[in-house]
This record gives sequence, C-alpha cells and structure tokens, in this order.
Amino acid sequence: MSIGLKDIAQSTGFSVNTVSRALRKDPRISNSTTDIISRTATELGYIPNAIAASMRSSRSKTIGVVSADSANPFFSEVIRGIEETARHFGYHILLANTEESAKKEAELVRMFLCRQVDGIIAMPTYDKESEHVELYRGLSVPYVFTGRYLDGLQDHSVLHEDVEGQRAVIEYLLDKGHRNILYLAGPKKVSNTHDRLTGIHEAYDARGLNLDDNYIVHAMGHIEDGYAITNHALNRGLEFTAIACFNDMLAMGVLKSLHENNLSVPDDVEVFGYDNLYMSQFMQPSLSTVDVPKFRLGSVAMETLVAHIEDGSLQYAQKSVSTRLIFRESTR
Amino acid sequence: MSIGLKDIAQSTGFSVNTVSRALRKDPRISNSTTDIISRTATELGYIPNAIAASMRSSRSKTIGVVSADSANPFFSEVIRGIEETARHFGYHILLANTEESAKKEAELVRMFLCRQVDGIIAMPTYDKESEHVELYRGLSVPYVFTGRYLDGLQDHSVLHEDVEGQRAVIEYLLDKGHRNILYLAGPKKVSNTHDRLTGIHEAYDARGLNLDDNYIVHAMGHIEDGYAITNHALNRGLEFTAIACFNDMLAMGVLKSLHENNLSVPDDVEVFGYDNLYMSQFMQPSLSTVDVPKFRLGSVAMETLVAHIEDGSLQYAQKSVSTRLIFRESTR
DNA sequence: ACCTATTAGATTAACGTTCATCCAATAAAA
DNA sequence: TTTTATTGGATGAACGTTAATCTAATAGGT
Repeated sequence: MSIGLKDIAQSTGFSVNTVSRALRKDPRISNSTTDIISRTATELGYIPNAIAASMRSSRSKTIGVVSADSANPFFSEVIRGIEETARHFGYHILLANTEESAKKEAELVRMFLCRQVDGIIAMPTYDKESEHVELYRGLSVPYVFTGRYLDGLQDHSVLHEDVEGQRAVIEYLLDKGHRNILYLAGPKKVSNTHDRLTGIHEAYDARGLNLDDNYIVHAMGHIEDGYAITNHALNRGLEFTAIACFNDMLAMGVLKSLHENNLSVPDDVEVFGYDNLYMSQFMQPSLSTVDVPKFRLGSVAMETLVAHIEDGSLQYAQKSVSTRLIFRESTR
Repeated sequence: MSIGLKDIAQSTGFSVNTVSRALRKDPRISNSTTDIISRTATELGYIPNAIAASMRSSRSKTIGVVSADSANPFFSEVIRGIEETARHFGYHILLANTEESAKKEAELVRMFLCRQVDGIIAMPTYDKESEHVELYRGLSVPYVFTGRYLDGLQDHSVLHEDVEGQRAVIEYLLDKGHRNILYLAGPKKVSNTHDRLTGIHEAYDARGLNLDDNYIVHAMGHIEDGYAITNHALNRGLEFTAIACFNDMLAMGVLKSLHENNLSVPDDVEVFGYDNLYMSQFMQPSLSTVDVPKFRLGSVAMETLVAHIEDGSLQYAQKSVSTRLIFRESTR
C-alpha cells in the first residue's frame, strides 16, 4: 500500500532506524546520508505517519481546544491566536465547542484524553453538579484556561482584567451623572459574569451609591438576548439613561431595540459593550466598548501550555492581559 | 503508568483480545462477560487509547476540515454543521484555517494526510500556480468541498445555487428600475465570486442591458473592504442607486460608509448582502440578503463524506442546497 | 603503540491496540 | 449416534514508528 520508512530503507540500503533519524534531522546521521534519504523519501512520495509516531513516542503534538460559543466571533479570534501559536511550536489543534454546556465540556475533555492530546486549552463553564473542577484537577496532561477561570484553579488561567474593565465602564457612566444604568449581565456559569458584576459593585460602592437589582438582568450573551431584554425593559417602563453590556453581541441587540423604540443613541441612552469585536466599530452607531486582546489571549495560553508540556515541574501561575476602554459613537 | 487492556485482562482473567472485543460491544462476547469487563474497566479508570486503535485499525475516526476565513461567521456556522454531524457519526474534526491562502491550504491538506484523517472537507481556494487540483485528485482519502468548488472537481462539491441567487438579487433591483448598481464582488480565487458574477451577467443579458465594468469591484470580503470601496466610489463620483454585495460582511461596511456620507438606506441607496448571517437582521438598517443554509452546507458535506468513507466505490455527485431572497429594511 | 572519544550506523524491542485464525464446548440437525 | 453449526473465547502477529542499546571504524591524545 503506502510508503513507509521500511521502503525507504530498502531503497537506500540504510536501516529503518537510520531513515527515521535522518528524516528527523538527528545529528548522529551524517549530512550526506541525510541528503540521500530525504531525497529518496520525496521521490517515493513518502507521507510520514504521525499516528504511528505518536504511539511510539507518546507525544501526539496535538492539543485539545474546548471553546465555548461558536456563534461569538470573540472565540474565533482567541482560537486564531491559539492556532497560529500552536503551528509555530509544531502543534496542531483538535477543536470542539461546548455551546456553554458543562456536560458537553466534560465529554470533550474525556474525548481529548482518549485522543492522547499533549495538553488542553479550555474556556470553561462552571458546574456545581458534575465534579467539573475534579475532572480538570485529575488530568494527567497540562491544561490552561483562557479568558475564564474555574474556582480553585485560578492558577491555570490566562485572564483579562474583568473587574477593572467593567468597573471603569460604570465609573465613567456614573461620573457623567447617569443614575439609572441598565446592566445586561452574562450567563451565570462563566467567571467573567461574576467578575464584571464585582467591578460594577465596586464602582457603586466607591461612590456610596446604591445598586438596584432591577437594573441587573442576566442573559446568555447572544444578540437576540440584548434585543429582547431591552424591549422588555422598555415595556415594563423601566427608566434608564445608559446600558452597559456583558459583551458586544448583547450591545448589538440593544442598539437595534433602542432604534426601533425611537430612542437615540447616545443622546437618549448611552451604550457600552465589552470585548471590542472587530465588527463593533462598524455598528450603527459604532460601539463604545472595552478592548480585550483576544488573539493574545489565545497565543499566551498556547505559549503557557507548551511551557508546561515541555517542563512538567513548572508551577502554574495566573497570567493576565490588560484591557482598555474604547470610546466611539454610542457614548458621548 | 496508565491502564491498558492488558491490566483489565489481568484483573478479570480474560484475554486482552476478549477485553478489547467486549469494550467494543462485539456480539461474539457474551453479555455477562461484557458486563464484568466494562465494569472493571470503569473501576480501573481505563481510558481507551484512540491513537493505538487508529494505528491498528487504520481508521482514525478523524476528519480534516480546511476552512477559509476565520473572521467570517459564515464559516463558523458551516463548521458547526460539520461538527455536530461528525459527532453523530462518531467522528471528530481536526480544524484549520487557510485565511484564503492556497499555499496554506496545500500545507494543511498534507498535514491532515500525515495525521491519517479518514477524509477531508474543504472550502477551497483556486490556485493556478501550485497544482492544487492535482493535489486533491491524488488524494487517497475521500474529500468533499462545501460551499465552493474547484474546476474539474465539481462532483466533490456541496453547493448552494450561486448563479440563481445572485441573479435573483440583480433582477429584483433592475426590475425596480435601478440602472446604476454597484457590485462588490468577492475574491477572484473562490468559485462563488465567479458564479455570482455569472448570475449578474445573466440578469443584465436577459433584459438586454449593458453591464458597465466600472460598477464591478473586487474585494477580499471583509467589512473594511465594503467600507473602503464605498467611500472610494463616492469620492470618485461614481453614481449609483443600489449596491449588491458578495457577502453580508461587505454589506455591513457599505452601510457604515453610506451613513457617514449622509446617504439614506434604502431611500437613496438600496443595499443587498449575501449569506444571511445571523447578525444581519440586527444591522441598522437590517440587511436584505440571500439566505444560504450554512449549517446544512456543513452537515450535508459531512454526511456525504461519511458515505464515501464507508463505501469507497461510491460515485461522487454534486449536491446542492437552495437559497432564497430575504427582504429587510435595506431595500424598499 | 595503547587507550579513549567520537562518529555513523545497525539491531532489537517496544508502544496499545485490533485482526486473522484457531480451538473447545455446546446445541441443533441428520 | 454422528455431523454440522454456533457460541465464547484464546493465541499470536501486525500496524509504522521511535527508543534503548550495541558495534565498528576512525580520530585524537599521550
């Protein structure tokens, strides 16, 4: 059937092992024979069998990536960061989405283990029922979380400064005199939701202001949530002069609803997103938001993972990338 | 180190082979022993080694997916279709993006071959230089293209009706009296660009109208292209009353530019996108477009691929999913 | 001339499965 | 009873690589 090291060995007269080493550029093989071997390899149309190599070396050069929500371009960017960095280190990625389901997440991790991945990068979901944290803690391969964390495993995370970022948004709005700020929070199962709420409370507390729970609404973080929640808030007569969102997708839905209800942005209502998706600058009006270095979130996670793969004794330590406010047309 | 079939065999007293068969639910093993074996397997915390299984069975249960542009949610949807269908058939996907680079595409395909994928799904790019078509034609594993085709390999494609879809858009605009329609075409390296241009010509020809080349502008298909091209067209004083775009991303950029130039959509200019991205209905104004069943494009491709993996003698035949026009606020 | 390193390559045994084949015992058919 | 299936399982090899160990030959130092 297909060409193997054996065939190259036969063709060149060297042993299989020498061929293997030559193709891997082992310095113990002389340049001249390496040349001969690699030339005949291409001549014969040799295709290395990575599976067999993985099996023997027990290193698959593959890492498993557990992404959260395929509908959000945020994750596409993070994954691009992971992928490009992985390629740079000679790794490939096995990718799957949980769509924010903790159950699916556990299944995926187990599947990755069967596939003998060398490490895992995840954007995890909280889960009180199934022992999620235990699953990770018991892992025999290195793992890194990116953009999110899991309680008790913070050391494994590459984060962005959620508390500070969201606090800055609310401080900005409060300082401009807004007293009725509607906040569209994220799903309760992800760490960012929690941290950003903390940031909000800090902002209110620092100013001695009271935060009315009616102004906090949880959502899954999709466009239609932002749209529906804003409509609903207007229908029940909630008064607000600003809306801050857990992410840009929600904010896009918000903009749509406000427009349909003849409210002007930013004149009647100021709107803030979070994430700074590429497309947010093209919204109508363009969206003020918090920039999160998505690509970098992915590449740092991958770099960290590789470091842990190569040195099993390396201590895990939380890393952080910084955020910054971006002011566009949706705020004054 | 880790638990293998051997350990389960020792623990239960059965042979390694029997254990292997039992765990694969081979009917030749009685229910009682299957029970015993699978119970002790979980007790021992057995994790199957998919790599070793792949090696021996020469079936990796993995398919390689070559996606085109990670920045376009269109592909995310297609991939979701692939992924869910793959899972249903017991396959997993190895994913990578070409970002429309033919060179990268060839590298990826070769990498997938090394990884012993059972098949490949690609969204391919044309390439006259490197022998792209030859690469695919010489493949030893089944391959299916989705959403696009390659000249000479049309049989391997799952397509949507590009010619008809784009023609319908232009016919609609022409029939409403528009005579200066700006068309933002896609990158020349993808088949859809070609087909949609064909559709446009058909529309003009059928009405005996002449198509001015100045009204056709090629772009890569990103938001900023739509924005920049529209700005440029306005700056050079090109007159138009409608803009049709190769995709919704371009149209989003177009809307932004028109708004900034104080042109009203749809009163001054009607705008049509293509793809019907989920977010397009939330644009301001919401975007008229051509619906393409993205998820289905992925799932049909995967189903087709599995059929070819399971039956190597199966003839390839082009498949097609249908499109339809969606009218929203960006047209009257 | 003797010992020690160094270089270039060969030999053999794994890695953890699955496949092809074979065997024994029991049940069904003649 | 004898033959023929059928059931339930065991045995040994193989998949294509890499790792560990070993050998022979040359070079360098004293």
